[in-house]
Amino acid sequence: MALGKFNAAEVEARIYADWEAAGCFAAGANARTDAATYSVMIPPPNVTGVLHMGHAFNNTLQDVMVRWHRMRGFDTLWQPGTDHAGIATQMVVERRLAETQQPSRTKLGRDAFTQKIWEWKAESGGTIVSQLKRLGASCDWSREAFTMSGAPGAPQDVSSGNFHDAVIKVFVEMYNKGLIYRGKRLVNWDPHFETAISDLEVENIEVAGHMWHFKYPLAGGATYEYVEKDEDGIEILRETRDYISIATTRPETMLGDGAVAVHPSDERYAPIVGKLCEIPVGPKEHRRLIPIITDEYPDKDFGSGAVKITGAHDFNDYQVAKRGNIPMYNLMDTRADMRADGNPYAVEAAIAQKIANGEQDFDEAMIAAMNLVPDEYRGLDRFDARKRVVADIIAEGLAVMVDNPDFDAEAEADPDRRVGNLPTIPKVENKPIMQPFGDRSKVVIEPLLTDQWFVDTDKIVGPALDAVRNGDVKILPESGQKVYYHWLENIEPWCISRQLWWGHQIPVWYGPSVTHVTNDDGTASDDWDTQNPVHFCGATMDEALAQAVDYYQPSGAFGYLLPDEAENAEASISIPFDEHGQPVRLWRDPDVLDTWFSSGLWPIGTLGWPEDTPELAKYFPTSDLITGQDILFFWVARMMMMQLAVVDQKPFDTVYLHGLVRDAKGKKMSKSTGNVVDPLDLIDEYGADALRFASAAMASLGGTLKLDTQRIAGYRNFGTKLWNAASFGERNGTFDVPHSDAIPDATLTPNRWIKGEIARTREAVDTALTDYRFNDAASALYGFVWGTFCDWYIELTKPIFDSGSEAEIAETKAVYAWGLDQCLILLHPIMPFITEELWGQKVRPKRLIHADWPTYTAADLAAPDADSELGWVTGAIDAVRSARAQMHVPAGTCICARAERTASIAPVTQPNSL
RNA sequence: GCGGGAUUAGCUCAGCGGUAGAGCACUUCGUUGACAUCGAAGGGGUCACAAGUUCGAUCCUUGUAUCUCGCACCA
Repeated sequence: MALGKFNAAEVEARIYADWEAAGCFAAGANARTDAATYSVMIPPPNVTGVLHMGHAFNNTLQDVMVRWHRMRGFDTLWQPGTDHAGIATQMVVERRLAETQQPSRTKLGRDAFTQKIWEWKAESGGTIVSQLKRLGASCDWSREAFTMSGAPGAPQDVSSGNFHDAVIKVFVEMYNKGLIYRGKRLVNWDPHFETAISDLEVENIEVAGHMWHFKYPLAGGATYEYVEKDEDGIEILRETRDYISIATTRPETMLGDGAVAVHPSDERYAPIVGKLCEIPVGPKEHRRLIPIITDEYPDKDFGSGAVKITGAHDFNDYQVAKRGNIPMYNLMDTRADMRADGNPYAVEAAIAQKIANGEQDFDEAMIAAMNLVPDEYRGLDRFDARKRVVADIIAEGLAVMVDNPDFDAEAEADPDRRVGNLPTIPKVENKPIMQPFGDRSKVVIEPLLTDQWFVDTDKIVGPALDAVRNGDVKILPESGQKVYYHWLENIEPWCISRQLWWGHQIPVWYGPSVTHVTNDDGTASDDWDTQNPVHFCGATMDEALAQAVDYYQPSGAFGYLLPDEAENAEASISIPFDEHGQPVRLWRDPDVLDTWFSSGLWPIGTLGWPEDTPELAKYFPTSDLITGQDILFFWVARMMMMQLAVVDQKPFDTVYLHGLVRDAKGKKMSKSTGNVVDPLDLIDEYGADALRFASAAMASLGGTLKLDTQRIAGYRNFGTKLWNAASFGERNGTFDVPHSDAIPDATLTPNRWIKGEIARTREAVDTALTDYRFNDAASALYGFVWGTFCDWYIELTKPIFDSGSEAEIAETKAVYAWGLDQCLILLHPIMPFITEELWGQKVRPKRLIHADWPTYTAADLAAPDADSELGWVTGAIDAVRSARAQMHVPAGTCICARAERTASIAPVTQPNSL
């Protein structure tokens, strides 16, 4: 059968199915005996995901490396799988419930909702996997993993493995080692998803904002001399004030102020430090007085130099408040609306005032329960509350006033021109401010004081830094190392608890704490406290129960356990009796773990840890990690920390980081800009090989990735060129002889020359891929196949096929067939489909995966009498000339114009004629 | 503010201590012989700027400018 046109769509589907059916991608396929191992972990795409250009690029690079190693006989594993992606997936499924008029998440309840997610996953969770297959990804799909496999409620057949147990085991181990703790901290709170998120999930974006200047009146109408001096110490302003001026961008948080802070060296406010001032919001009769304190934090030169301290709603203030033991009043609920719970404002304010006066002790729990939002603001959206507060303060005349630049006294005096301007207006500065947004929800993040679980990153960061510093783990390009160091050296505790339902539920059960107290009369009793519960952390309910028994037994006459008759028997335990003679009830932490906590265990988790599996022994630590630099902190650094903390081994040898794929002009692809390129469209139009070749060609170390479809079209053409080269060979009968792996002998100069060129190309490709220089490999191949093999060698063989001797033709056929075969082998990692197709159609009767990567060198193949490329080229031209002589072609005619020009033999008089 | 990166042909980008490279675009010519998704020929660059190191700098050093990306951030 003659070669027809190359139909990418048809070929790709057929060949991929053949590969899978033949088990070409299974771990260890094509491995030599005693082969070294090569393993790669796919960066698990979100199970909700669809393939975008970043995936296409990233997975192409992985596939190139994996195929290259597999062909070289390595025992190769490319481990695929998907990530459960807590927030993203919960968001998608919630949206879908709404679209299909199904009950909402909250109506369904936790169990039913997670069941919906499992159903959704079974239905459409495989989308991205099938898309990766279209790209040609040679993952071992039989090992496909999922970061929620094995979780309660998971269908048995969903995915192989039990990732859940691994995640839970790690949590328990880290908890037991003191690497994980729970605490009340100010965290980034996403009011849309109503969950805490980590620092990394917050995007700070500059938006237009305002800074309002308000007066906090001094208590009891006290006054002081306010003196402003310039740089030279010369007095520029002196006035008697009965207030302190405060600037804020967030007036709604004034309600939770605990103090006003000034810098200790700020002379302007020295007279009033230690005095009280009044928060100018809320009902007059219950306005709170707060102290004026000193702290290093305020900047004398910014604003008025005085800062209101709202510990529960600002990260800087939080630190000040902790230093100064200032109470932190939480003003908002989980949706960032002004709180509507608790006692009426009058009651709460009175208590707060006692605290401010030092007349009442306070603790965190008590403060957290207090609601200091005035009644009329309760339940308001935070931004509505801001408007109300501002309006109320201004109406009361407690805003700082400044000259109105628009005020025109004459005009105001003239009844016809009067516009009602006032000579002074409230001081409001328009000012760009950095505002935190949730990376998924896109709503403004609120610092919120809540109880959360944290990884004590300080304790596990050391080995992760050392491994890179001492070269155990290499990060490419090198600039990635510096970024890695910079982040890890300044690492903050990692908040890992999420108030979501889709995820690994934290394996901690709480129970009331019990303390023995000796009463005044000498009797002993137990003090039960559910506000400050004890933790029982265990991989299973039974483990937690055992701990609970140990804890509670010594504290009383608790001899045995009783099964709880409550509905939720799983999460409760009965121990007779507490102080009221009631069973002791445990309750499980409802929160789940940050998705990145589980994906941080991807390397060991997918290989079967904590079981001591053969795969773990063989493929871990993995070889290369190829991923986007945007998840260096999210994922790479955390894998480093966690693998080292859990199994005391590095997760991989080398990290290859690449940038974001941008459009042809270098702009970020985004839906709103409308410049998103769908890789599947590109595959449809140009074929997967063209997209892959373009990806490889773009992938210079540290280079920018601008995707130009013109370029992809060019590589599609390259495929056509290759196809036509095969077609030329076919027409000349080069594939008539059964395929042989043996390197054919050559006596004719062009044949001897091309063998050397092929060997040089093989060396170039190997060198390039060894150094992760995909673009070098691509350009070496492009240049060789098009510029050398097609432009020169084919031209050189024409006269031989036309008029050479039988022996010459036979030799040339053999060399040509072998040469094309070598082209296909070298191209295969980048262009697997077209090479495989040519292989199956004509060149060699086996799956290419069984074609071993060549190891010859130029020295092996180049003839001993020609040690330089120029020598070979010159010889080749001689061959052309002698062939021409045999054909009696008139002098001056050119068969290979370029060859003649290079050797400066003769001017081209009739280009391309024969 | 801290930290990366960039600046080379019209465009997009490689590269390198010793004659400046590719693709695309452009110009001219060429289609019955693998290929028009093609072939042949060709034009086009003070390698951002300045100083330094060197026999020699686009490359190394320092500085400047412009651009860009992370991280943080002043109420």
